[in-house]
Amino acid sequence: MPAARVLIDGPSELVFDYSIPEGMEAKPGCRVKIPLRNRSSTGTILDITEEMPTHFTLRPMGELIDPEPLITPKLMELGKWMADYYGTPMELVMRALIPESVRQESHSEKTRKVVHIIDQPDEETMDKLAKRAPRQHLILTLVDAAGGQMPLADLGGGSVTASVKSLEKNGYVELKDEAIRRDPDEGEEFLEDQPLKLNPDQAAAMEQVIAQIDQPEKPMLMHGVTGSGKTEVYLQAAQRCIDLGKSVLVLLPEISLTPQTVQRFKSRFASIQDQVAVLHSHLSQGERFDEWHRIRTSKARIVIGARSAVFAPLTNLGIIIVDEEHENSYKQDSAPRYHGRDLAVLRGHIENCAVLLGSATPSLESFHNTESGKYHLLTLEERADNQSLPIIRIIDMRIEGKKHKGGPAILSDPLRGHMEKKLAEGEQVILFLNRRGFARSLQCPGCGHVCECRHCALPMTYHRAEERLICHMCGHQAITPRKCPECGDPAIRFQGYGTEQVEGVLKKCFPQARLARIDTDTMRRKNALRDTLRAFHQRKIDIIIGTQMIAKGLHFPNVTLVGVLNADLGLHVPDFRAGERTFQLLTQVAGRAGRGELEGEVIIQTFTPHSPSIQFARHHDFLGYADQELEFRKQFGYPPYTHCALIGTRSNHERRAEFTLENLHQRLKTDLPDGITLGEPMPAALTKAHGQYRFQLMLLGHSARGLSRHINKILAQTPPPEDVTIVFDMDAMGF
DNA sequence: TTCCATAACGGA
DNA sequence: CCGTTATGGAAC
Repeated sequence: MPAARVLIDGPSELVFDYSIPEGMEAKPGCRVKIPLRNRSSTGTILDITEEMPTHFTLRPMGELIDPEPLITPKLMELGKWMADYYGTPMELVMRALIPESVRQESHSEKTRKVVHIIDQPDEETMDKLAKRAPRQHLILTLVDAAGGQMPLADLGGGSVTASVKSLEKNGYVELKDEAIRRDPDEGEEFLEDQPLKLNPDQAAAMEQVIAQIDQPEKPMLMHGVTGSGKTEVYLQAAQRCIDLGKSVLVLLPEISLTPQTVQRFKSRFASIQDQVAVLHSHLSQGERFDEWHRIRTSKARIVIGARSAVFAPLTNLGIIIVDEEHENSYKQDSAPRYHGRDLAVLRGHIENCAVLLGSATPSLESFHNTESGKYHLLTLEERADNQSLPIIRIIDMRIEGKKHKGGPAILSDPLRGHMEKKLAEGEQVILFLNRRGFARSLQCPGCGHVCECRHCALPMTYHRAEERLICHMCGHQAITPRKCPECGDPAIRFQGYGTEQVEGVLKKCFPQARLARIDTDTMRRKNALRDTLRAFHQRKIDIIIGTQMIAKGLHFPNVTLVGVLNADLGLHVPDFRAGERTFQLLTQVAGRAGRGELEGEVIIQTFTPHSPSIQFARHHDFLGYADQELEFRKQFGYPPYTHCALIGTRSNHERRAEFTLENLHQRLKTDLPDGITLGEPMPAALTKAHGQYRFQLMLLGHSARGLSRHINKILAQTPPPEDVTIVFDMDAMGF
C-alpha cells in the first residue's frame, strides 16, 4: 500500500505520512485536506512512498482540494532542489511555487451570467410574447441575433433579470455562469507586427537556437551589444516553439521597468493573444489567479514574467529565455533566496528544453560558463539597424574640480555645453546618477584615490561612530586618514549628492527645459514610471534625470546625449562585483543613446578615469573587461571561481546579533571542509536597518553543494536565541 | 501551528 | 483537594 508524504501548511515544517483512501488519485503536488490530531488541516503531497512499517497505523487523508496536482512533477523536483541548495524550509519553497491567491481557497474564477437560448419558440408564440411580454420578446430577438447566447450584462443588466427569469421558467432560455478572464491588459490593443529580417549575426544565432530547441544540449548565452536585436531573436525562437506545439517562458528583470519588451511580445503574438500570460508583482490577486490557471491548464503557452515566473506551471516547454540575465533583480531577497536565472537553467535541464540567456553585458558567471564549455556562446556584434555605437567621452572630474573654487560642480563644463547644444537642436537628454549603497568609501577629490583594504583590494567603508575604516569583506580595520595617502590633499572626504540636488542644479542651468526625475521616491505612484516614459517618448520632456531605473532596455530614438554624473559611486562599494556592476551600468546606459537616426553621444564624469570598468566600457569592450575582471576574481578566489554565501544575524540587541554570529563563526570553523574559505564576522553595510542591528559573515567555497551543506548542517545544529534571526543567502549578490 | 499531558501553583 | 495556569513534547 502506497502512502502520501504530506507537508502540512504552516510554519511548523511538519511532514507526515497518510494512507491514501481507495480510489483517490493522489499525486505529488496535490493540495489535500488532512486530519491532524483532532482537527483538520491542509497540506501538499510531496511524495507517494511505500508505506513504512510503523508502531501505529497511518490515518487516511481527507479529500483533495484540487483534482489535479497544482505543481507539476518537474516543478516539484525544482522545489526540492531549492529547499536543499538555498537551505530553505519546504513550506517557504511551496509558497514561492504556488501564488498565495491560488493557494487560498477563497479565490475563484470571476464569472458572469450568460443567457443561452435552449428552445426558440415558434413564430406564433413569439407574436403572443410580443403583445403580452414585449420585454421577453425583445430579449429573445436580441439573443437570437447574437448567435443564441449573450451575457446578461449586455442586455441591460439588473432591469431585465425578471424577464429573463420568467423566460427561463418557461424553458426557452437558460442562465449559465461562465468564467471570464481578469485580463491585466484589459482594453489595450496590440497590433500584430511581422517578424523582422535578421542580420547575419542574428541569423547565425537563430540557427543555434533552433538546433537547441530541436535537441536541447546545453544553455546558450547570447552576448549582443545594446541595440543588436536580441529581442527579435527571442521572438522568433518563441514563434518556433509555438509552431512546434511547445510552450515558451520568458523572464525579464523587474517587469514594470521593461514595458517595451512586454509590448513587443504582446504585439508579435497578438493573433494568439489569449495564449499569452503575463506574470508580475503588479497583478491583482484575481488577475494572478486567472493567469496562473490559464497557464496550468495550457490555455496560455507563452508566459512573460519577472523572477517568480520561473515557476510558471507550463508543461511541454520548448525554451526558457532570460533577458538581461546579468540583472541583480533576478535574485530574490527573502527566503527562498533563489536566483531566477540559475533556476531557469536548472529548470531547462529538468524539462529538457532550450535555455537562452541574453545580455549586452553578461554576468561573469555566465560568461565563464561559455569559456569552460558549459554554455554555448552566441554573439551579436552588429547593431540591428547598422547604427554605430555611441561615442563615449570621459571627463576627468579631478581636473574639472581644479577649474572651480570649492571643488567640482555637479555638471562639468563639457557636459553642460553639450546639453545646451542638444537641447537647442530639439533633441533629448538622459542624465544618469549612480547612487548606490549606503556604505560610503573615502575618496580624495584631488587625485581620485580611494582607501582600499590591503587584503581584499576592495574599498573600505567609513564608519562614522568609530571614526574608522572597515573592510566589509575581511573585517580589516584601519584609522581614517587626515590627508590623502596618495597626494596629501587634506580635502579627502566623502561626497555625495542625490537626484534631487541634480534637479535643482538643472533648473538653474536650463530654466526653459522640461525636466522629469525618475527615482524610487518620485515613481511610487502606480503607473508613474509608465506615464513619465510615455511623456518622454512624446517629447513632452527634454531631460530625464534618474537612477538605475532608467538604465535598462529603454528605447528612445530622439535621445542623443546620455550623461553619467558620477560613474565612481558604484565602484567604491565594498563588493567584489562593484566593478562588474559599474561596467554593466555604463554600457547599458550608453546603449540608451543614439537608437534612432541620430548619432548618440555619451559623457561620463568620473574621478577615476583609469579604472578598468570605465575604460573598457568606453571602448564597448566586454571581452576585454571580462578578461581582466576574471583574472582579478581568480586571483582572490571570488565567484565565478567559487560560490559565495552570506550568513547574517539580525537583532534589536546589537550584542546578541554580534555574539550569535561569532558563535556560528566558531562552529563553522571547526571541521571546516576543504575548499571553503571562512571570512570574519563584521557589521553589515547597513549596520542598523528597521531598528535591527545586522552582522554578516561571508564564505567562499569551490563546491556550491559542499558550501551549502556545511552551512546548513551548522545552522541546523545551532538554533539562534529567541530575539535573533539568522539569514542564510547562498550565492549572495550584494553586500 | 495547535493540542494535550503534565507539572506547578495557590486558594480553601 | 481541586481548579487554574504554565510548559513542553507530539502530531502521521
